Amino acid sequence: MKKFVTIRDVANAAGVSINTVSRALNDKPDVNEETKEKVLKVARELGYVRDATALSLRYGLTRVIGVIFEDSSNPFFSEVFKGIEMKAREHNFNVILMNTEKDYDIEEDAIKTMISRRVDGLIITPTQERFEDIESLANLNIPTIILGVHFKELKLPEVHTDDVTGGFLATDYLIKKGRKRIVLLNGLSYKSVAQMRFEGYVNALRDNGIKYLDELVYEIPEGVESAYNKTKELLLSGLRFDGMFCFNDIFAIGAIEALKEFGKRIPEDVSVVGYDDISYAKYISPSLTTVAIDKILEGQTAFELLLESVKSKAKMTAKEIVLDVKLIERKSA
Amino acid sequence: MKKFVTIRDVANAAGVSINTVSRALNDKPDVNEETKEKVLKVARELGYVRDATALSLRYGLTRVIGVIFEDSSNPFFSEVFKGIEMKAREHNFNVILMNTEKDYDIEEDAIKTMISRRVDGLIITPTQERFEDIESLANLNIPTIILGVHFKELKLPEVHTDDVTGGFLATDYLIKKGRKRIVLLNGLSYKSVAQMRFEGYVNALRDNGIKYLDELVYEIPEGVESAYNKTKELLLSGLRFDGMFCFNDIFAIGAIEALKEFGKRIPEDVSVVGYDDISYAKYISPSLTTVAIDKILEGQTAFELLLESVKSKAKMTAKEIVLDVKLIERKSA
DNA sequence: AACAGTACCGGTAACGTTACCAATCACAAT
DNA sequence: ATTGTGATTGGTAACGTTACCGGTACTGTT
Repeated sequence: MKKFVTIRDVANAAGVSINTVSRALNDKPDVNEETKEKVLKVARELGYVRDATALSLRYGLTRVIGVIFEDSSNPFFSEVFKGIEMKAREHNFNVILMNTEKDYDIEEDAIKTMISRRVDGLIITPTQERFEDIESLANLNIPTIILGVHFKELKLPEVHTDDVTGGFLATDYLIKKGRKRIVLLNGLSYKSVAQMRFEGYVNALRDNGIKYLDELVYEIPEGVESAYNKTKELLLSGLRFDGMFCFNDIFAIGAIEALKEFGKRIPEDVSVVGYDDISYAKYISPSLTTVAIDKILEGQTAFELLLESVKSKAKMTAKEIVLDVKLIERKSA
Repeated sequence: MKKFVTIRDVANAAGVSINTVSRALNDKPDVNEETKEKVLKVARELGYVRDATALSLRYGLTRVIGVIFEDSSNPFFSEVFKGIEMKAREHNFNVILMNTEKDYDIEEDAIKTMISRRVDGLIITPTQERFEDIESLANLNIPTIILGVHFKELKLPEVHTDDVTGGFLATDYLIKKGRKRIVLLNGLSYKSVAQMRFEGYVNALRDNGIKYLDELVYEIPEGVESAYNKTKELLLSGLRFDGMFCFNDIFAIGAIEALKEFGKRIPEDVSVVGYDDISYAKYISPSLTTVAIDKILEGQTAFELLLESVKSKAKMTAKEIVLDVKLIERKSA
């Protein structure tokens, strides 16, 4: 039923061999100008479209890259993806996108699928729980970029943001605004990103001569609810604090929700700084002071680095591209 | 350099023919149990992974579907995509995602690419400017689902939400809250979605005996800024209004921003209702009353309808699946 | 001993494409 | 007339896989 026009159909219709059609179509030499025009005309009339699956088999190259995210509906990832897709299109690549839902087994499966699809390269944000699946990619020498995460254990190219500086900027800013007891609402500590932001937090305290207190640092799982609940718990416990540095804007939104519920004024009673600068950060109330990262750029950079790796015949090596971050001052701190 | 283990490598290593390997791998009969186990063992040791590109060529089926959106970073689309990807994975399909950036030429190009990739099916949200490109899909009889849009001109399966009812619910709610002069901040009218919401708006006014006024209805392009600017313009012009029904939550966010800037209290001075219930709708201030649609479900439904079309050998026919909407009451109205 | 039936295995073609080589032809140079 | 040269064309194999068919060897039945 679904039936496509092949090079053979064109050849028959034009009364030449498939070789001549191929040459005409690919603008190769060794084909008479008249013949060529005739072939192109026939091809157009018949609605011929080159079969990419055949080319993939022929050349062992698919011009497809795989992207594996935790959750592509997360506004952070969806913007990064946009950057990737943009650059990919520019270079005539297509992108297969898969979600892991933060599940290692699904991640492993997704990687197998990508290998089976013979993608020319892969951009992945690993769950960081385990990493044998990613090692298998390295062994097969499938060009791979680790995105948004620093992976000590693997010698692979990485693109991520300067989160130590990000953590520093946020904390330092809060301190400069006179805050002394700053809660860090961090992500789970097995994540390198959480570790880096923590490091920035500690650095800022040290540089400003403020004592680090364990009772102000919390690690919570992803999600608005999670941050909302933890903040509520802290408020109920009677913990004193006048500043909050949140692992991401989603956490900040949850925290602000809870703070408001307890009648805390923001930023007067508690100043809040987020991270990521998701597009809604400026529209929540109060508008969110946050550490901005250029997500589109991060995606574009990842693709370009991947392309480099795809083109080069060399073995992959560790390479770290660290993107700048900057603090966006708004009303919440 | 990038070199995969083929069925032939496995055959050599196991000392059998490629046919036997194929049978063993595919759990086909006519292969001795011992041989089979040996083959499977060798395949495992060698790290054999089936080459999907070869299968695609062999069977003329790729188990890949294409998704073409205006902008996958839009939270509406990114959630719909999640629903699609979820169901696709369940059925061992993969998804290629492309963005058109609302440009007809890019859309046309994306469709060509998808045809060239020999996708088994396509889910698309057309720009609605023109539609010859989509007709070409219909002619090739590539299973296609139109998503989120009603396309009078084409006889293709569609999945969208009940936007006439949505428009009615929003407007009726504002009226019931005592609002008399309700601005409709609509999307551009060539879009079927905008037409439908407009229809709902008009119906609600009529049913409540309120006169329709042209001076309260505006059509603006996408984007927060767009809504922010138009609202500011209306306020500066001195137009009186006590309610706003916004085409989507993004518009509502922009409108609220402008209203606040002019010292309008929400909902006391102006009540605002949005559309889509994007995940941040509840966290902006005041939390947004909006018409909710189940975006994940919309994606899942689209995939399932597509799958039906892929499996059936019949020609595609018009078929409309209309999903329910509901009003979510929060603080902005 | 002869035959049929069955279990197992391998050879080949095909999917659509292009690279490589060989063939043909016209024409010019010897 | 012969040879060489260049322009143009076609034949074939190969990418990895599986369907189809044909073969071999063993079993059991007569």
